[in-house]
Amino acid sequence: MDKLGVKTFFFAISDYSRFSILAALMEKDLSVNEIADAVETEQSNVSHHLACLLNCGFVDVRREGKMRIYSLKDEARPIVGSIIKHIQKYNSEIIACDIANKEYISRVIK
Amino acid sequence: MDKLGVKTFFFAISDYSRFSILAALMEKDLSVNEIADAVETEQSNVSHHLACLLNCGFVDVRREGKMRIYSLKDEARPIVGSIIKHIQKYNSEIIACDIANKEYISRVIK
DNA sequence: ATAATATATGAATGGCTAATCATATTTATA
DNA sequence: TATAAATATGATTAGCCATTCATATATTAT
Repeated sequence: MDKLGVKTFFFAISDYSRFSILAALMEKDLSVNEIADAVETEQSNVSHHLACLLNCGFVDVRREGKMRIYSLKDEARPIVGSIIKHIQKYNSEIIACDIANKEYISRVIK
Repeated sequence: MDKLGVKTFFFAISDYSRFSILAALMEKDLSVNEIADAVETEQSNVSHHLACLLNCGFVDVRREGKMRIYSLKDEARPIVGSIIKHIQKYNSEIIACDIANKEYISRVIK
């Protein structure tokens, strides 16, 4: 397994904001501000994330008037789809992980 | 989409060491020290990761003599498998992301 | 050409957490 | 039961990076 590939893949997709952007783009193409609304964060932050997702080959851009419209790449669709499907299916099991939610935190925070 | 579910899922699976552990367990069940060898990190670190993966429902344990043998849960198999498959297939595109590899770093580090 | 809208970029910071070191616990064997 | 082997747990630290604020650039309309 290629370490750089694995790390880069997860770097790009595993941030909640970035994954939410991809999930939002599963539905339809969106402008930056539409994404900011959908994901409930600042425009500036969305732009930073989009630059990453663009570089990582997850999305495409086109211009429409004064807006830049982002779309999910076809190759990214199955990944995002399958992950969403899995999380929906195993949500309760996943949530039951108290390390990610409490233990680790409390171990660190004390 | 459930925010906690998404975050927890990625928290658990997106760390390189933890994902490597899951990948190693795709092949065969392993003891803690065998995992440490396979993943090339310290035993203590592996134990920390295993505690997380166990809590998150990715792996099971059983005792054999003085060793604890970890195995990949059946439900986790398709996820790990599909992600490995994807990374192998799109490795070059993913690696081409210069944000994850250089730009972001240089932006931050200056 | 100027103003307004949309988006991108730069710099700084604080929180999160993987790795490490040290130590405790558990099990097996002599 | 004392020792060794295997694993787990605790505490600390240093680095990564998402977010924020401030500002720059680009496009359209007046």
